[in-house]
Amino acid sequence: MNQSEICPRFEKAITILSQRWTGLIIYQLLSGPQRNCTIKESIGISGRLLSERLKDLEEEGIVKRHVYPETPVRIEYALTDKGYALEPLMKNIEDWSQNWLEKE
Amino acid sequence: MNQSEICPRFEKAITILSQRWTGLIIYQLLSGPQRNCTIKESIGISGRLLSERLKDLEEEGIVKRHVYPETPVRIEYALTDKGYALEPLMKNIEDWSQNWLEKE
DNA sequence: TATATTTAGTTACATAAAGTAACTTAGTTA
DNA sequence: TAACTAAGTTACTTTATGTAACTAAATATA
Repeated sequence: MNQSEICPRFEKAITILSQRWTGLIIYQLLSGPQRNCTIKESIGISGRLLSERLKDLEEEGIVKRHVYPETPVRIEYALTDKGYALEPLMKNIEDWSQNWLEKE
Repeated sequence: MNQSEICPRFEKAITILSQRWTGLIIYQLLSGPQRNCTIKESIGISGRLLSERLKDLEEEGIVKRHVYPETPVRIEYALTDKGYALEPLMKNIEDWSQNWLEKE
């Protein structure tokens, strides 16, 4: 086990991004702040995992949780600057998929 | 379950790329064709999963397996054009990680 | 000839992560 | 009071990953 010459920051980025659902959650939030239930419906993730991922992403500083004490209370998740900085990356994946993946 | 308005090609790309290890394997192969054992040592993946991932990536047309009938036989894995087309994305991840992740 | 080596890959089993569904909490409406 | 909704959590099943031992083929060594 020679163990990677690979840059630890790159490795960490890959670890975050290659966790199931995080990519889709971030992609979804690129279109603006959204509630738990909206994200859930749009990407088809379970409530359990969505809560887990949002908590992780919040800890990484990629997502921010906002509580609006209305009635009923509204909780929204939004990308931070760090999160929005992933937009070009998402655009890249989009482009690659258009160019190299089959229509169906 | 409203189930995604998300483009199926984008979703497929995310599925491929967010599988554990695939990002690191592709990144590693960007520096040129490599043997199974080289990849294994450089990213610290187990033999079982590396074989599985390389087989999947070959099926996706991202990686090509080359057998050189020397003595002993040499087997190398290389990115296809489709695979090399992921280079900008990897560069993007690298940039993001440099800009937004802590040094340690 | 028998033994050990190397590389690629597989098999078998233990552990960790993800999927599913029911439940809790808090506040709202019928 | 009863039913509803949104955000989370808990308990349990299924799938993916990690680990280590094993096979196969060809080579080198004793």
